[in-house]
Amino acid sequence: MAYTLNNEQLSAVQNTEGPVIIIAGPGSGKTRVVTERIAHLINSGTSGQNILALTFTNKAANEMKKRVHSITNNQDAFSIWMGTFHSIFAKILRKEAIKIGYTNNFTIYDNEDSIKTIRRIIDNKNLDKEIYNPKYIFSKISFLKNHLISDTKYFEQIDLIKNDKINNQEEFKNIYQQYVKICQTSNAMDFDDLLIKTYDLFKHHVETLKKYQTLFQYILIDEYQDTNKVQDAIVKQLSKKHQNICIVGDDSQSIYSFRGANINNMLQFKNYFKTVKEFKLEQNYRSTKNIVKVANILIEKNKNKINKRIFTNQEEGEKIKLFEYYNDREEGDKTAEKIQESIYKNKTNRDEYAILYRTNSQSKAVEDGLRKRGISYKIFGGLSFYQRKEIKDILAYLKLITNHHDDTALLRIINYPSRGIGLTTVEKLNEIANKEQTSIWSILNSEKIDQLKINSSTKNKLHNFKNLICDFHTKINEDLFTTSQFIVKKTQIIDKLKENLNEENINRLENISELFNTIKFFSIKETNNSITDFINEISLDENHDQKEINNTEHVSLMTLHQSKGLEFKYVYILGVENGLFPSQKKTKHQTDIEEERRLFYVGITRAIKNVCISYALNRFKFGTVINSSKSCFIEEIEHLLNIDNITKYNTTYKNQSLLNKNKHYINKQKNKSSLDYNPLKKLKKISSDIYRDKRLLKIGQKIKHNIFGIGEITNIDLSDGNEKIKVIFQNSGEKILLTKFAKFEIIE
DNA sequence: CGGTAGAATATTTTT
DNA sequence: TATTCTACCG
Repeated sequence: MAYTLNNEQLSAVQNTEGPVIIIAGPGSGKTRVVTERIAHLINSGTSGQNILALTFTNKAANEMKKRVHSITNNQDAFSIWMGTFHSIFAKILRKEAIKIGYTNNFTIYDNEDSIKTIRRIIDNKNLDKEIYNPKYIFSKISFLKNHLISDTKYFEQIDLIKNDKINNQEEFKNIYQQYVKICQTSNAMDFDDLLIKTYDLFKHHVETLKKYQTLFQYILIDEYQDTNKVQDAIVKQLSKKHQNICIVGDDSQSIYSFRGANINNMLQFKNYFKTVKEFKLEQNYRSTKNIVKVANILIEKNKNKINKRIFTNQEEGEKIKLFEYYNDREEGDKTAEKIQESIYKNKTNRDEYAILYRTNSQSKAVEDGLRKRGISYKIFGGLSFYQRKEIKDILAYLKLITNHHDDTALLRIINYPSRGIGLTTVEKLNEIANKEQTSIWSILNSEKIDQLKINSSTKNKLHNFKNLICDFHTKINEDLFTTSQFIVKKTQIIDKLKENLNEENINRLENISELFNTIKFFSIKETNNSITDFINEISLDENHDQKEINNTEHVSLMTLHQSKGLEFKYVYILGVENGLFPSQKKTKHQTDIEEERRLFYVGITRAIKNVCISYALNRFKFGTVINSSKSCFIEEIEHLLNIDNITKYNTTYKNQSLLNKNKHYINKQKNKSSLDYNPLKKLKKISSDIYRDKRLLKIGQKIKHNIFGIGEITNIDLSDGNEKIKVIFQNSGEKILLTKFAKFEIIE
């Protein structure tokens, strides 16, 4: 990226006043333009706190802050309001919570929390879960919220209600209303609430809106093609005063309509603001001519788009390759083999390879192949660290002591670890809280509890639970690490897991250790390290694993969605089959097909040097094999691809097909008997600190940490009772680790 | 109330 | 196949 800015890029950087739209094709140096633009503002004397920059991930925001800082050499870069819509608005909402009937320690519900809440409502109403599928109800509510149709508004939508009647879902409106109410009494917001509550706040509190309108002199929003209606509305609220608003995006890369994203926000920007300056970044600095050609031909099939033509001055490069495989296993295996060969032949690093797929579940087959060959890899996404059961359990304690009314947290732990409060009791509590329209905690604290038909021993247990939480609450202002340790000790969560050291529990214990490590880091690193701050950060921090690992060399595995904004030298796109990609559910409507095509476009344009596309003729789904065929998208570009391998492969495959079936079976048996490696447990198995003898540590000792790699101990600190070691890692620099929790092994 | 075994169900994509 | 739910027994 050592090129200087081209004219169009330069104009995009320097035109800071008034509404600006930057249409930035893939690889067009967009990130650089955005960064330079912000740096330019800072250099021209704008104070960081007067700039609002909304990005698509928090990771991108942090990197950008650092870059702006290094360009400007101005500490002000760190005071820019930069982050995702959700995290910035959460920050604002915590400040202004009182105005909208919340307190500033409100809880943020993730999707699992929301669905659990909805399931509870459906249970309470004794509705048929076949008709009222909690997941479906949740996505419907989410859709409505993102389109600014509140529960009260919904009651006025005659056609929607009529529709529910036809579908035998008359109760939906009441579920929606109840869900909103429970979130309120629980002092909790789901992801969508973070947006709509902000919108409502600004709508109903003019003085607050004015405050932020004045504060944000310059507003910049990246990936505007993936904003939804609420986000668009808030942006319009905020930019009204100064109108220094710059939106950046590429309509051809809009891939999030399932969560309400609407390309039209971008397409209609020019109609809303009258004097919009438009810049088109059409030169691609990333990919070869061959890649750009295929991408262009593909996206041309889409009707709804802004006209532009991406071009590149990079080398011609190789043709994109197409492979056909017998089944998904073979696809995974051969892909791993190809990567191994390529690493050897081209002398490249593993981190220059990415394997992309449509659904998370597809990672398994490739993982097997990579593992077999000892190629280290890293799966992005999937089940995030903070979504694991054992982690959520502990976090639920932290949530509950800061916000007693968080019913979801309470229900999660009222009987975990089991303390004799069973389902029947919980149901009774739930029922009365529901009837009184209040939180369960309020019930526990009122005389209502005496009216319940619960025997005295259970009542006593409830009483003890209440006291336990109150006891924890008194520690709320102490150090976060101390508090959480106290909780774990008092509840005996760890002790109980240790009683039965099976593989699963060992894994849980390791994850809990990892959590404590994070907590310790957090309380050392952050100045305001209250429980609320911690919860806030992790609730919106999508991927814990992904940040820490960036120094180890590994092949990246991720969904096509997650690959947005990234680039790799070599990209492998797997499972390009009808029914999978485009997804079965997206083949009906033209707009859906177009979005899937954009997703393919995103995948292809991640590559710098080459892309390999593959599909399999048979694929495992729900444990059974189903036939599949190559995607209709391939047909659109097939004349540009290198298909040499297809015909060659087909002749051998027929003879092998029977053999493969047997092989598959044998492999399966083998895997079962040998120490089974569960991909979900990933890298966590490298060492088990529960058994490690820590007395052997001394300065100069070499250790191997499962995240930071190999390093040498340079200091040992016993001052506060917890042994801390300072380690200089070869690749990750200096780290302070708590021996009690860090996962590493002693080497040599 | 707690634990477990066998049955049912799920695969789009994510802040 | 892998995870979650349900029914039943102690």
